[in-house]
Amino acid sequence: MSTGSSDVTTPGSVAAAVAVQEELRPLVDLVGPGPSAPATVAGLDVAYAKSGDLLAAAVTVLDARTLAVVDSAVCVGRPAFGYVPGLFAFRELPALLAALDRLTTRPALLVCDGHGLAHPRRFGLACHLGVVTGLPAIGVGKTPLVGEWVPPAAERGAWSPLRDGNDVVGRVLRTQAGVKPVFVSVGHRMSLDNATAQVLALTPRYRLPETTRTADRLCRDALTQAS
DNA sequence: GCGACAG
DNA sequence: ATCTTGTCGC
Repeated sequence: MSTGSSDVTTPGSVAAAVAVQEELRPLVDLVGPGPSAPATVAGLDVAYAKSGDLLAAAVTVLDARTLAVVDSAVCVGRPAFGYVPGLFAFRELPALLAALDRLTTRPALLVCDGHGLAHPRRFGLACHLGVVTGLPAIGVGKTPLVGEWVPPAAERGAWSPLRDGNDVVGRVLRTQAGVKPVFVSVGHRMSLDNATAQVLALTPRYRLPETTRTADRLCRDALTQAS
C-alpha cells in the first residue's frame, strides 16, 4: 500500500518532510497549560559518531522533585534524514521514538533538545514529539533557529521574548547568572509560562536542564559501546 | 545574489 | 552534531 505520505516520521524527500510538518502543525495543542507539578520529566538527546552514519538516542526519566534518574532507554541506529535546518526532527525522530517505547514508565513531560514553536513553520522537534506521543512537550535549544531577541538581564530567571514576525515563539531564558541563555519554546500541551517554570526547576545548578544532561551522557556512552 | 541556518 | 589545545577557576 502507500508508503510515503502516511508516515509522519520518515518522509522520503524534503518536500514530503515539509508537507508532514504542515499536516501535523494544526494538531499542536497551544493551550496547555500542562502539569504544574509533573511527577516525572523526561530528557531526550542524540549523539552522533564522527563518521556521521551512526547515532544513539537516549531518554532519561527523572523524578521531578529529586531530579534522580528513575528510568532510561537508548536506541542505536542511523540518521533517518539528512541534516536540513528546519527538518532536523526527521533525523532523530525514529530513534527517539524507539527509545521512548522502551521505557517502563510514562513521563509526564518531555524536554527536548531543540526547538518547538520557535521554528520557521512553528513545528520543531518538540512539537513533533509531542503530537506523535500525545505527551506534553517543550523545547530547550542552545542556539536560536528563528526570531529576534535581546539578551535578558544577567540574573537567573530573567528572560526576554523570542519574536518571529508578529509571533512570540519562545523565550530567551537565563538559567544561571551571567551564563549564556537558553531558548525555550512550547512543544505541545504546555503554556510558555509553564515551560519556563519547568526549565528553571530543572536547572538548579547548570545552564542546561538536568534532563538534557543525563540524556546526553547516556547517549554518548551508548555510542561509545556501539562503536 | 548573499548570508543564516535547532542538532 | 563532531573535530580539537590550552586556559581559567573552583
